[in-house]
Amino acid sequence: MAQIPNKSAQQTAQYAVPTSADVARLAGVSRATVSYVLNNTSAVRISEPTRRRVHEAAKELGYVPHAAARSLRAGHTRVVLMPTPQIPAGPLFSEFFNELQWALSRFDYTVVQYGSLGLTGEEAARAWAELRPVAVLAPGASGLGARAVDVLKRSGAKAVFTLGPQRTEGAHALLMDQRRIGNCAAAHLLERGSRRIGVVIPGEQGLKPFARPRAEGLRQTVAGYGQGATVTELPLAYDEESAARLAARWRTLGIDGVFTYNDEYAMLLMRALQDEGIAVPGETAMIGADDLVLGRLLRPRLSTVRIELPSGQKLAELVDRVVRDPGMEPEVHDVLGATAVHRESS
Amino acid sequence: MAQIPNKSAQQTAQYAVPTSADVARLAGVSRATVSYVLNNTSAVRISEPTRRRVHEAAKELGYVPHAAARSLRAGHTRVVLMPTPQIPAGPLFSEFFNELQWALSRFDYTVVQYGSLGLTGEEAARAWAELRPVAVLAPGASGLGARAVDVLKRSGAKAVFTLGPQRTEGAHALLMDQRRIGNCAAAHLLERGSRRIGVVIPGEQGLKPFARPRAEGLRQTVAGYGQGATVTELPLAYDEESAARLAARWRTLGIDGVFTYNDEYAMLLMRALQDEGIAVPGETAMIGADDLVLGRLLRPRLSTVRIELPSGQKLAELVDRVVRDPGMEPEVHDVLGATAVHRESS
DNA sequence: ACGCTCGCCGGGAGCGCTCCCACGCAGGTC
DNA sequence: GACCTGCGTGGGAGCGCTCCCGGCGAGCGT
Repeated sequence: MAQIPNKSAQQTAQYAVPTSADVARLAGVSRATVSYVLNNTSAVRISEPTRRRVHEAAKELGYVPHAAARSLRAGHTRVVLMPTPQIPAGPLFSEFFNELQWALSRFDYTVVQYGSLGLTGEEAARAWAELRPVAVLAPGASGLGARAVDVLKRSGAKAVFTLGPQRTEGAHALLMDQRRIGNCAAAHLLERGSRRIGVVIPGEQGLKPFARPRAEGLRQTVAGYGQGATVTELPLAYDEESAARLAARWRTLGIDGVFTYNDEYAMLLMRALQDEGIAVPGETAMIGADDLVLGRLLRPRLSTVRIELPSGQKLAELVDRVVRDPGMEPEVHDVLGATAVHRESS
Repeated sequence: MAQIPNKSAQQTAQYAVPTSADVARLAGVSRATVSYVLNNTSAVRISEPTRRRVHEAAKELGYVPHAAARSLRAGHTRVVLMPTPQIPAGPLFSEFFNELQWALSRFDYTVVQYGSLGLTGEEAARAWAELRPVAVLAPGASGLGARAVDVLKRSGAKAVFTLGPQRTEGAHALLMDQRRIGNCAAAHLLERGSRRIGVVIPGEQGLKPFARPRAEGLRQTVAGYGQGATVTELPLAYDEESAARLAARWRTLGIDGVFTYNDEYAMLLMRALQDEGIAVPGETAMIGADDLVLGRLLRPRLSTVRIELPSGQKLAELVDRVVRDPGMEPEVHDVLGATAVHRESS
């Protein structure tokens, strides 16, 4: 009697991953029938007993379809690729991202995050393209270039989006115009009487793509105001020593209002100023951004710019629309809302 | 003359993704040769002129290999799958994760993050298994069960790791025993004279898998100490009202030392206590965890438990070893280090 | 000069899956 | 009884890739 090796042998099952052919054999039907049953193909009607046999066989073998084979055959995938941003995401972006992921999964997309690991734009794009994603949502700070977009499109990506401070040619943009935040902070400070306005520029290199436009927006608004209002840039690393050094020369700067990039830098600077005996908001008004809980715990309570990101649902719909109609001209959607929240520090 | 449609037509290239056969045609060689050249196959020697022609053809067409086809043929992938934890990761974990990702990529693995989106353990595992990952690193809070591990192994995963507070049968564990943190905090508070010790239990449901063992560890150490030391659990939501309510009844609790789960909750509670006029550390000593920058900005400066995660390099080596030798008995590695950092709040 | 070796390249099969098409067998009509 | 309709099922091809194997031409020893 011929030896039939390692089929349905529980112990060695890990070495023989079951395929649809195995399921078919066990159920006594053809591979085609297995496919019809497991995919609930409506065009082909399969009798109820057969369905049950197939399902039971699949369960017994622990059959899981092979995504690669399926998408190879189909000629396309339902993968939406999101390169992981290299800056650790704050709670705001995390929540936005989770919502988006959930919404996309409602449209039957599979969201996959994938690190770029310091590759340059085009190399990273090539690595991403190997997965043949149907859509790519690239956080904009990753500096996706027009060439990279082209690589992705030629690999079959139907929709390429950037989400971040700047747009890229050929790609749709969910523009998060960080200048808005600077505008908003400046307007708030000016309105409350500041004229010599400081703006913190974080030392962390990864924050530059956000920090620069926030500062630029602040400049715009201050320049538009006229009446001798000025802007001073204040480089500041995220540590106590750097903050102490800045605070020590604070009075020489003559700054009466400061926008601190975000709430965390605000906390850092506020502590340093207070340690130096500088009154907030008495001598210097202060406003942060992101509306973190910690801002409300400071004394004085921190004024902040609240940032509103769009709903994941709306974005998922947009992505789906572009995937269905890839010929669309790239659109720019301005999705970042900013409102000043006045508390006590300004 | 026969019409040759859309080959090398730049405008329509997005509708005809180039394959290795296209490259071969353009370079005037066979598909096999293209494969040898692009993969630098050492067994087969290809002449330099041929190599150049192939590379040029690939570049001109914008050829990117099809990962699915490749892994289908190979029978395995180099994908390491990491389900995304549902709790937003702090800077500590973010950095650890980036390091791990980088280290794995040095071993030629591709790290992919993939959301489970609220599927139960076994359903999620089935979804993950479709990708045929060679290894899975599951953050432990996701409650991966033994069944789920089995599904993954039967789909060909050579290595399944949990990383988190508890282990799972059949899977290797990078045990991050959160009780250590509680042990450490308790020892610190006891040593500095606290006897009636409070432990904050965060209200956020997602934090439970971390909060419970931290509290339990604290209990252990306090119980071991004897001499009438007691533990009181203090439920606290991450908002000001909740903290104010707790602070209002603080003196009735008679607590002289508190472990706040982490630095953020510490900041929340410290503010509420100070607003209530309760002296820290005079009436109540306080210690947080995670050693965030913000702790150093509080007054008094916050004592904290510094958490040390293992180096990504070591873990990548471990993962690689298990992949190479899948027959290994599941190992449990205790990878979480905790040391108390004394500042001013205790 | 003949045969043998060796370097370089092409043919072809098959990974797991889906879907077009063909086939067989009921039950009904002429 | 021959034919048709239609439902349920199986055969088979091919998605893009890699790698075994076989072939061909050039160089060299005898």
